[in-house]
Amino acid sequence: MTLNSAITSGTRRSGRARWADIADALRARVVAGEWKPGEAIPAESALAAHYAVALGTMRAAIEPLVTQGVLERVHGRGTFVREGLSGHGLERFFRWSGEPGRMPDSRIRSIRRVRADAVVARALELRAGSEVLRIVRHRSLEGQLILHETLSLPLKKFAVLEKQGLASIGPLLYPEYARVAGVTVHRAVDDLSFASLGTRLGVAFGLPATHPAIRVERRAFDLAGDPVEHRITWGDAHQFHYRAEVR
Amino acid sequence: MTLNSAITSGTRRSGRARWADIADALRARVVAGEWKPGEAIPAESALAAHYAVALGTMRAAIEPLVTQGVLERVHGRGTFVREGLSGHGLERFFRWSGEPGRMPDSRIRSIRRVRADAVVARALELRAGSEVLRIVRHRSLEGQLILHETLSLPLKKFAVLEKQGLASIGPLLYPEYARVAGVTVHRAVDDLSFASLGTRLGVAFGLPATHPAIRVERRAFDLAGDPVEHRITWGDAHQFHYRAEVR
DNA sequence: AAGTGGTCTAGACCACCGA
DNA sequence: CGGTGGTCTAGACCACTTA
Repeated sequence: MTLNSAITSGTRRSGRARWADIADALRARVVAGEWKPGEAIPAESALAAHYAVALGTMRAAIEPLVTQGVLERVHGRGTFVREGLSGHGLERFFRWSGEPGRMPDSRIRSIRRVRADAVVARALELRAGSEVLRIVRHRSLEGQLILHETLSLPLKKFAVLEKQGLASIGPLLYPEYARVAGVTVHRAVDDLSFASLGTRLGVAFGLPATHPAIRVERRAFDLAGDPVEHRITWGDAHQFHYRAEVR
Repeated sequence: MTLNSAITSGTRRSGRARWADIADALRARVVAGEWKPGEAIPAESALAAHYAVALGTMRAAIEPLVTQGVLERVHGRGTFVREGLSGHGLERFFRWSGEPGRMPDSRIRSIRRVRADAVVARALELRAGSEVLRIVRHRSLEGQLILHETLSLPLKKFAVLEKQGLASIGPLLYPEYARVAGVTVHRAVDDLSFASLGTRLGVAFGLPATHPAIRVERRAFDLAGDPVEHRITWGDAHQFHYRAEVR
């Protein structure tokens, strides 16, 4: 071994890069709640000293977490734990006749406790028959139903929501999850498909049962990667629009 | 100014970071065709010497081009200009009854020269009435039409394709563009919406004119950012499926 | 063995923010 | 002003690929 190798240069014990190990450690600390969403983590220099690495290595460790949306750098202020999903509501799959900026209003139709069917149990990683909180929600524009949503939430994390009055729940659900239940939604997967509304939903929309519809099935996850929401959203297929960019 | 400042440390004349300027310069050289797709660019050390910066700075300049998909790093071999779009065909929006791995076969129905309508002219940034190459293509599985495609290509870049026989065009178009016309597709934007097939397409699919369909309108761009293809693809809505991930 | 990209260091200065 | 992230340097060693 050369004279300087252990002093000046990186010496990797394992096959893993040091920055990758530190990135994992940081992620774990965020997941463990050591720093809450919205809070700043220690300065890069402090972290570098703590992990006994150079600044550049520390920055390399932070970078993937920024890319993954866990952390957010703000020049001159600090590095912060992100608050959660932003601006990716299911409205983005649909366009309304009016101005694109208009957001539909939200009305909770019911909140009740039900036993999860096989699909929901699988999505939420629960045993079939476990109890979940079932929320039905209508989103409308000028009195016309636009989106029909059926949500299932694991009772374990959302028990407090059941006791909460319906009126006190705001139009944006995820901030509400954070405020009331302390759950941060960090990632979601949407599966889109096509079907007819069917009789039940047809009545709700005031459209024929044969009317074409787009169905969006969403699974949402928290920072730890645990599923925290299953949601099925229906909307008029004629108002469907989505832009996908590929590279 | 401190003694060492101009020697050891970065001195930025403009407000722009040096790595950003070099990134732009590299991109321009790729676009200009100095290194062709599939070829390697000079080694990081050589480029660093050429631009008179440290290795770290040179790597920082290369990074965004890798992220944008212009370049591709291969450890131990070099840094290469990417060949183009890979594995993002429009089939990804649909699922067939059989195994998911099955690719539909491709048949060119017609290639002819037409005048661009307003939509196509706008998409390809041509004057309305300019001539384009119009290709109609069927993609089928077991004799059943699955996707109906109407492509419009700017004649200026694709004139050679017109003289080419229909039989010699392979199932994957983009490699064919590169081989025959020297056009590399680097980025594409897909706009999805819903509509009925209509009489003309209904006949092609062997379905009623009222049958629900998903319509995908694609604009494809080359490395320089110029539009090189406009494509409208139709498929059975019942076979539509798409997964979108949000973070 | 030679050449390439990947990791890491120690230290300097720059740009931005808030008290 | 002091603290934060952002840029940059010069140089060493590590890991992978090819010949």
